[in-house]
Amino acid sequence: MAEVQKNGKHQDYFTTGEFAKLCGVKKQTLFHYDEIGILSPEMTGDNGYRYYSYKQLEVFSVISMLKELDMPLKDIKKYLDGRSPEAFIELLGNQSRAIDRKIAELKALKEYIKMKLDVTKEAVSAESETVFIQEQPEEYLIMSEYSGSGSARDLAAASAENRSYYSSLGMYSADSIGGIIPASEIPEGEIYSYSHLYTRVSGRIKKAADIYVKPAGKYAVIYHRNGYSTASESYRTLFEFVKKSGFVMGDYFYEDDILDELSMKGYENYMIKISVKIESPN
Amino acid sequence: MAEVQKNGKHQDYFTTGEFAKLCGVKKQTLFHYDEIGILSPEMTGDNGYRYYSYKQLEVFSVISMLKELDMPLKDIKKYLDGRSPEAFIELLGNQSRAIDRKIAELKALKEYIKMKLDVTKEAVSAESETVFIQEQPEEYLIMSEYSGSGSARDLAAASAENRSYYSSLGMYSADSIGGIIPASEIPEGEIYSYSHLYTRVSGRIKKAADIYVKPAGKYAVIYHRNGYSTASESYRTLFEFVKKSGFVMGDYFYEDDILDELSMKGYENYMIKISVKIESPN
DNA sequence: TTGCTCCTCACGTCACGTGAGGTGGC
DNA sequence: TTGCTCCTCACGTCACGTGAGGTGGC
Repeated sequence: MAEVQKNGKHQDYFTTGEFAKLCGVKKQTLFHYDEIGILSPEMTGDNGYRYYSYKQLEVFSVISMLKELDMPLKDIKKYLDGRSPEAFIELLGNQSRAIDRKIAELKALKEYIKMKLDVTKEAVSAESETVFIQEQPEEYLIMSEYSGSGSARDLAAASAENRSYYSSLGMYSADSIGGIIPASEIPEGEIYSYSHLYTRVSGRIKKAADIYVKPAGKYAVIYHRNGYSTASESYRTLFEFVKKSGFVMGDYFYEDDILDELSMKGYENYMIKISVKIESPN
Repeated sequence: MAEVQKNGKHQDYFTTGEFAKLCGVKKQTLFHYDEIGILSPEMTGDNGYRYYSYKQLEVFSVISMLKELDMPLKDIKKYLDGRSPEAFIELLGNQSRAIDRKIAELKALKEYIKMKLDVTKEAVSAESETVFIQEQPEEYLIMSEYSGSGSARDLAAASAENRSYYSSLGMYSADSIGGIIPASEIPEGEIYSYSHLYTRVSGRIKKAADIYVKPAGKYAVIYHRNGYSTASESYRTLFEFVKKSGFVMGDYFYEDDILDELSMKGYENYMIKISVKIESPN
C-alpha cells in the first residue's frame, strides 16, 4: 500500500483533528502523545501540520488498550521503543492474564453490590420494632471473641488481614461487620455487651479455617431504628416473643447494621437487624 | 456498639497509618480524602491526630469501589453529602450495570488480544516466500471499493464509524485492515492495485449489513517479507503455484499485514500474508 | 474575505506522591 | 533518651484539558 500513500500526497493522511475524531479523543491527547514520543504523526508538513496515516489507528488502539489495563504511558513507550514480535507476544500474554484478573475482580465487586443492594432494599421496606419470622440462608462468619475495649479494632484488623489473604479468591473489601449477644444475657441488664464480633464473608471462601457457619433456617427477626442506645428494648421484645411462641430459642442473638454509614449519617440513624434462630419443639 | 467506643477511648480507633494499612493505601490518600471532605476521621485529638473507626472501613471500601468504576471523587462526595437509602439503591443499580459493561468490554478486548496473538505467533514461526496450503475459518470483512488515492482514508473513516456504531456490541477498536487484488491482474503488470480494502471484524456482528463473508476452506498462502515494494514477486509465485497445482483458483487475492507497526518499525519490516482460495476441480 | 482548523505556549486540574522540617507518644 | 509515628506545608507528577493568541488553507 506504499504507493497509495505516495500518490495521494495528503489525501491519504488525517489531520490532528480528523485523527482525534477517529480515535475518539481530543486533539490535545495526540499533542501529548507526540510530545512524549509515544505516537508521532507519520508525516509533518512544512507549516508544522501533523499528518497521521490510517496504519497509526492500530497503534493508537493498542496504546489505549494498554492504558485501559492501567499501564503508564512511560511503560507503553518503553515497549514501543524496543518492540519486536517476541516482545509483542509476551506483552499480549501478560495483558490477557491481567484482563482475567480484572474480570474476576469485577465479578466479586458485583456480588458485593448485590449483597448491599439486597440488604438496603430489605431495610427500606422494613417495618421496625415488629417481630416476624424469616427464612435465612447459610452464612459464613469470621469470628473474634469480644473481650472489652479494643476488640472492634482487632476484628477490623483481623478481617482486613483475612481479606488481603483471600483477595486473590475474589473477596471484595470490607464485608459487613456484626455482633453476637448470648440469649442468656437478655432477660436481665439494661446494656448488653457482645460475646463475639464477626465479619460476614461470601460463600466462596467457606473452606477457610476459623470460619463459623451460621446455619440456614427459620429466624425470629426484629428491625430496630434510632441506633444502638435504645436497642435493648428491641432485644427484649424479640426475646419475649420467642418465649411466648413456643419455639425453641437459639443460644445467640445476631446483630447486623442494615442501614449504616453508607446510606445514613450518624449512628443514631442506623437501622439494625436482630435475629435469633428458632426451631419447632421436639 | 456505641459503648465500645466510649469505653475504649483511643483503643478502638485507628491512627492514619494503621487505617491506611487496613485500606491498602498510603497515608497521603487519607489526608487527601480528609482535605476534600470525602472521608474525614470520626475523631480528632487535641494534638491534631486523626482517629478512624472500623465502621469507616466500609465507607472507604465503597469509595474505592466507585473510584474503580471511574467515578470522580467530586461525584462520590456529592453522593455522600446527600446520601439516603434510596440514593444508595440507585447508585448501586447504576454501578452494577456499569460493571456489566466493563466486563463486556474486557471480554471483547481479550478476543482482540487473542486474534493479535494468534496472528503474531503465526508470523514468528512463518517461513516466508514459500507457498503452502492452509485451512482458514470463515471471516467477516467490512468492504470498501478502492478508487485510487484517498480510499485508505475513507476505509479508515468508515470502519471507525462502524466501530463506534457497533462498539456497544463488544467490538474493540481498530481491527486489522487488508486489501484485495483480483486474480486477473496478477499475470501482467508490475504494480498491482487493490480493487477493495477491508476491515476484518469479529464474528459477533456478522448480522450487520455490508459485511462480506469470506468463506472457510482451503487457501493457498505465501508470507512475504521486506514490505510492499517487492510484494509483486510473491503474488506471482503464489499465482504460478496454484496454476500448476491443478486446483481451481479463487477470484481474489487477500493481503493482510501480519507483522505491522505494533511489533515492527517501518513498512519495510512488515510481513504480509497473501491468500487465495483454492478448490479441487470437478 | 469569511470561517474553520491548525499551531504553540502557558497555565489549570485531578488524585495523589514525595520529601522537608518539626512535634509527640511508648 | 531513642525510635517510630504523627502533623503540616510545599512542591512534584501523570495524563491530559483549557483557553489565549496567532497563522494557514478551501
